[in-house]
Amino acid sequence: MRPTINDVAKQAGVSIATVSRIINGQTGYTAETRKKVVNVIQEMGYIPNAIARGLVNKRTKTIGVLLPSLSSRLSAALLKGIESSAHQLDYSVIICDTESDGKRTVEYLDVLSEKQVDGIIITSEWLKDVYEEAIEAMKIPVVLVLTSSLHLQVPYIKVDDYQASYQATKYLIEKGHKKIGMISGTKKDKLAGLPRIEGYKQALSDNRLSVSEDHIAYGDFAYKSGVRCMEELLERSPDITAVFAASDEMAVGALSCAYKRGINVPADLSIIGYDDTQDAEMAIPPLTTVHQPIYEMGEMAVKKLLNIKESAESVIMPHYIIERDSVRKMD
Amino acid sequence: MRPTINDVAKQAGVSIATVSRIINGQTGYTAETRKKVVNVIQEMGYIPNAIARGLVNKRTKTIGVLLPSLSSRLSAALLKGIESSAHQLDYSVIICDTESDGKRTVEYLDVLSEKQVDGIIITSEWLKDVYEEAIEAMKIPVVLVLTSSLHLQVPYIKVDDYQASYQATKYLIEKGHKKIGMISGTKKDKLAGLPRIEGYKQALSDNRLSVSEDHIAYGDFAYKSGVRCMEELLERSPDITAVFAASDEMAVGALSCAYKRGINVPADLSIIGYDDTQDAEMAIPPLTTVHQPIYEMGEMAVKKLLNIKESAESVIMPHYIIERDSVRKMD
DNA sequence: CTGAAAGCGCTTACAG
DNA sequence: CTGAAAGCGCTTACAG
Repeated sequence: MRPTINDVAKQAGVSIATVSRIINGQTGYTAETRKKVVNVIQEMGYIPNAIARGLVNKRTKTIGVLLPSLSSRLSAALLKGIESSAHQLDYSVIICDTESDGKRTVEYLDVLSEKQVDGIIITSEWLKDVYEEAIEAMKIPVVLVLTSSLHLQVPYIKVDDYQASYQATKYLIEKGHKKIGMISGTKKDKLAGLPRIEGYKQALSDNRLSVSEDHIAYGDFAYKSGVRCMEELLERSPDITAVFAASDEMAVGALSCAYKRGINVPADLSIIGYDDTQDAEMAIPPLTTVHQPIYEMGEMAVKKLLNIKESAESVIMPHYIIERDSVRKMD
Repeated sequence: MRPTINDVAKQAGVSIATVSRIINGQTGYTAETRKKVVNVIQEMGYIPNAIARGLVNKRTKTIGVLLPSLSSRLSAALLKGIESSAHQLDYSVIICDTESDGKRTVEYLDVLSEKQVDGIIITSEWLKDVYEEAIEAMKIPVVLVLTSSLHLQVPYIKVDDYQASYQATKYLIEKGHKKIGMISGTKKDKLAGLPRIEGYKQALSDNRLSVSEDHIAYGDFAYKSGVRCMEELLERSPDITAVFAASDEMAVGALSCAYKRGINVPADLSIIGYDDTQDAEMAIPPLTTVHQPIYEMGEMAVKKLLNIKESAESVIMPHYIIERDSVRKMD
């Protein structure tokens, strides 16, 4: 058995109240008793029980994070920002891989609630009505990252997807491209999906380029859907000279598809991605993409959740295009 | 305030003992009282407090995972396997990004200990003596993944790195390559580093090929070090026709370096990786690599940790070479 | 079948 | 400066 506060109190010949004060750095003891107690703690290898503490303090110093997919680099970068910031503030993080599954999401919300987490970060997931109810019922602070909520009064941290997408498309137009395809996320996703499509379309029509559904293929943000979408696009509209992909992973999928077919990027086809994860840096050729400050958003999410410094208001983070080698200027 | 077991007991007109029995599915109550209590629970939206439970049960239903780097695909895949398996068994997982830093590692070990986790999984990190002491002192079940320990009597789950590396090198030899370079992890890593170098050297000398330190470059398993190492190799030994990289990320780095220099893979240079993460699949060209069953190792780690089914013994997992398009047969 | 009570390991007024 | 005691929200013998 691990020693408890009782054991050290007994051993040191003081009360547990005194031990408690000492380990919590409060006042109310002589240097001498402090020394005595600290020694006993060392000797016995006493470690306070955070569970017991949590019960009385009503704070567990842990937060939960809901992610739609643990394995993407987007999630990983976000998670790294969250974990780093949490650790710095002395919080632990419990991860929940929802796999974009409704049932799992609700299960996790319950578990986190039972485990009395001090807050929950929900990432990149379009919130269904069911979750929204569950979230309201929990009465636990929540912040959203890479997503937002229509009904819920909850702070979110994200980029302006519409604007970012508009600019990515405009970038291609300025490079002289006129037939521009888009590899989109799913239409149903009203947050990461729809606005990016709208931004793309608007940029096109603002520049008097024709908007055609034939130029849009619908994926799910993951690699495989990227290669499939590129194939569809090539089939339906072989005349396109550039493609805007709504995620780096899909952009890399497009790259793979092009490579397989002997299409040279950027000579024959230009591709711009979205996210600026490490996938973009590692791609061949290195991918020009829309940078989202993902790691920073993760950090900010926990600060906001724990009310450190920042206000409880939502924030739109800055984005920008980072130029690498996957887009060519047309002559 | 959230309702407690006291509130529902009062409301239902029974004792908290009865409520406890009912929510824990024990016996000792009539169907009628059960119904009454369940109704009250529904009405009040009562959720049991896992912290209070943990205090009395001495089980928190949560495990901790130490990772050297949250952002690699290797960690992500492992984590996904761990999380999936844990969730299935009704456990939560706390993540700890050690960043390969000793101080952080010790901090995390302390925190996990305080939070009374039921077990700890330590991944891909060469264990220093300090940690080993800390681990022994904790008296919490531990299992190692992708690593092992010289002193500690703790089960581990990994591949035979020496063998795998030997076979990867042999594979290149069988394809007709005679000048084979290696991009290694750090020499200091006695587990993921050294054995892979040894396997490579042994395969070479078993096939009467010369072993030269000039043919080895030392990275740190990450992408950037892969490109740097490839550059070094090209400089030192421009005559090599094939490279074995000790991680997929470094292999992709090598690919990038080759691309930048106009060296065609596999026509001019063959590359084989290690891990078989999604990086290998997404690479251009798709990367031939040594497959480690990473996700499965994650799953197995939690089962072993929680003593479900498997024994407490270490296990060497099978590996194999998965052929894609980055290695050419020499004529 | 059911409840009173002790106890899990802490923190925190309160009293001295 | 220090300690006895209550209480956090549960579970679990024990008694009836």
